[in-house]
Amino acid sequence: MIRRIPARTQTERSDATTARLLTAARRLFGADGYHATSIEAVASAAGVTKGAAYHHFRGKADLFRAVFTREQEAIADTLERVAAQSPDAWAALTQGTRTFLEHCLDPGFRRVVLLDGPAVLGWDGVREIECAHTLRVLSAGVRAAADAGLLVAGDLDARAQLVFGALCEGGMLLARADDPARALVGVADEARLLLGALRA
Amino acid sequence: MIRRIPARTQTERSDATTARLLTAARRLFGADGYHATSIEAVASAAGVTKGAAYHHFRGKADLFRAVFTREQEAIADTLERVAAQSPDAWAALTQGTRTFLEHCLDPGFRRVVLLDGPAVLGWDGVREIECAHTLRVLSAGVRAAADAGLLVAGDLDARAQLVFGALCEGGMLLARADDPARALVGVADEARLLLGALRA
DNA sequence: TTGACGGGCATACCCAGGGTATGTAAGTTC
DNA sequence: GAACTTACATACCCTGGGTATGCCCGTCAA
Repeated sequence: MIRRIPARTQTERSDATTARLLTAARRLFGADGYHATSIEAVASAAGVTKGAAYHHFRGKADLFRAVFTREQEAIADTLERVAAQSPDAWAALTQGTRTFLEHCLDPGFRRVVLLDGPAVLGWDGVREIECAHTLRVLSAGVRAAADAGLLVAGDLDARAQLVFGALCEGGMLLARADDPARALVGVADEARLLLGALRA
Repeated sequence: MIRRIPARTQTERSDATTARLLTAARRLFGADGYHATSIEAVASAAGVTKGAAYHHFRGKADLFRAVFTREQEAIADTLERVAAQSPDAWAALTQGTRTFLEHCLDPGFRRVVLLDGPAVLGWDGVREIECAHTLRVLSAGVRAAADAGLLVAGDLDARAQLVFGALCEGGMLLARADDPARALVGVADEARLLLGALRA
């Protein structure tokens, strides 16, 4: 009834199934939200059964955590590349905020990372993962700017966190707009204004 | 088995039951979160059965919405009082942020409003309610400051929203601290710094 | 006062869905 | 190639959201 995934070695089979589950989960969680997505639906979309899902993940929340982590890895990776291409620490910050806001145009990203993430994983759970990815890049950017003497003194970690909160809210905000692409410019302007507060 | 609520008139009975349900729901949602709280547990804590809960509320999400709205009313009320007592528009903003952060020290408030709210009601649902309460007060404060010529030009609504996002994140942040009362000062300082960005 | 009506609530039930126990085929190791 | 492990499928349990129904008691008209 279920088409078996062809693979010679076991690790190949395992990896392939895990990948398919993650892909399906990201699609369904992103489209319908955590609550409205059942494990069985994910498994079915991945071409396997619940048993397979529970073999690779401890439960629904664990599967979600994996999807969430992947999203974090992706955005952090993008941001790091943007920062590397920026001429200076300040440009890295401003361009990074714009890149993050653009990323928020993806409804799946918003749903998984901004809406369901905190409720499912708890704030500490989300923060732990974010600290290793998005927040790490942002903090590094803030610290680099501070080292360059561009920022006023203060609690840099708290500062990065507050800015991050503002950005997430901005991401949700522009998604609601009739013309998100145009709203992005306005929100990015306001965000840049806020960042300007931190300049020495 | 279930103690009946003594009340002569029907509206009295109805109001009393609704109030008890809301109180119990706020306690349980706040302590255990939306998902881990069952309707039956809420009803039981209120001294009634599921039937009563479903008589007064359309479902679990509707009950949660009522709790969420009450929280919004409470905080907006407090903020409005603080603003009224402030000598000028700028003091109202800075003192308001501090009051909001203090409010975030309540775990139930954080859980209901900041963590579960968006996931259960959706961002639009949350925003709709917030626009009528907390965000209304904040926007009014920002607009008052703008009218007084204290702020640089820009999209004031987007600005208020971004600041709000930063504050919510700050509220979660200081709750994690070993000494929240002391962390509050630091976060409030950073928030004030961000607000400073908006001064003309 | 009384009888019909409706609101307030309890009880009993349905069923979707998260989680578990167990069976089985295929890969792995000695 | 036999013992063992891994990667699943199948069958099942049970919590919990939601609904259908019936009873009790205010309410209101005659």
